[in-house]
Amino acid sequence: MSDVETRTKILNAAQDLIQRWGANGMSYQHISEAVGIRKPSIHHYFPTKEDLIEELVDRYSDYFLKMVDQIGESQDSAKQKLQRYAALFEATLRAGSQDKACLCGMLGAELASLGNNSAAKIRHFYRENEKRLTRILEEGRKSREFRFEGDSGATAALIFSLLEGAVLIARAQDGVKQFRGIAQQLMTLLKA
Amino acid sequence: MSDVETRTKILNAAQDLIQRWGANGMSYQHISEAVGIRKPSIHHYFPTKEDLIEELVDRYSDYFLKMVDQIGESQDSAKQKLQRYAALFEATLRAGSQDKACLCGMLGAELASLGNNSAAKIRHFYRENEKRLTRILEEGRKSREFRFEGDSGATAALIFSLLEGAVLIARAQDGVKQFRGIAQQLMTLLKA
DNA sequence: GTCTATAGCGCGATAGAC
DNA sequence: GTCTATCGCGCTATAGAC
Repeated sequence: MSDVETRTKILNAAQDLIQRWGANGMSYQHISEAVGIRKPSIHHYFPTKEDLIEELVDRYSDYFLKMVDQIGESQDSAKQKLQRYAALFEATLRAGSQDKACLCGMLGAELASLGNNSAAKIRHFYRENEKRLTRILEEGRKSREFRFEGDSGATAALIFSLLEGAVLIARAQDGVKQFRGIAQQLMTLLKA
Repeated sequence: MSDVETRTKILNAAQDLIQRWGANGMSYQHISEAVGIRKPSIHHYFPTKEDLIEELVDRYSDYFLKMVDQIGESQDSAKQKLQRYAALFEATLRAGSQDKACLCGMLGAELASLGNNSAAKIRHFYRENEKRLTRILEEGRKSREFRFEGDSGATAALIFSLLEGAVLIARAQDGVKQFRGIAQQLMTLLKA
């Protein structure tokens, strides 16, 4: 097997484990079992657990923000853009057979036990999401698709916290069904 | 020291640790250092970690829901009630010197690694909060303090996920300041 | 009720053969 | 690049003296 394939398999397994169990609930042993490789071989690719988490956050952040950019640059209406943005979180929730949280939402909860580099990358993810959401909101306000009072930046922060929270809380209750109800109600509150 | 005092000190220390580090980041060793008691003495009060977490969730849930009930039964307007409800989360965030998450929000993220009893108690906490929020929202709608379309239950679920998420996310960014901005924007969206 | 001592395990990480 | 073997630590939990 090529380096790249094994590396990717390790990253995939680690991400899945963190999204379900958290970083402190994920171990090299668990990855080893999921990938079918011995524990020390993982250290060949990722010397320390912190190395692994940093690269995971980078990969996740790049991918997610790229999807958000695709939405932002599309010809969709602002309302459609926001719906597609919420759908990114819904897709995370129901990826695979088990409910998964957003990688950066989960790691945000465990932020205190992470290294400084990972923490900075997670903050970057939050900031960039809020920036892009702000743009969508302002566009929708201008086109009169959204009708809300107050600061669009604060509303973006609200929506981001809402979606991250909804994914975490929905896993304990009715899962995707509950998430959809909340996302729909969000659109209603924005008068979309 | 009386049994009750030591017991309470252990519970307080454990709660503080979980709210900052998560359940998987909290250990009997850490509690031991915070309380000034040896590790095995903690097992005298709480034989297993699962026992400890169960009692913690019970205590937290009882206390928090009692506060919510006080708000619900008060003579305040619905708008004031919702503001006071959000302030409960804000108070959690800035309790002590370090930013703390809601105990049940943090444990919700780690739900997969908890025992069934604890998980059930956490779900109960979520459900009861949403119930009480629904009542406040319906009251405010009737009095025309709130003006929103759609289901009040879905809006309650939205607000609860929002506040839980906001507490978790705010810890990584601007803390209380950010939380306040979001809470204020929520009131605006409800036209309160 | 609190202690010392320790069992037994899983963890992250390293050494070194192949 | 992957393996076996192993180190050293922190964890939950128990035994038993005081």
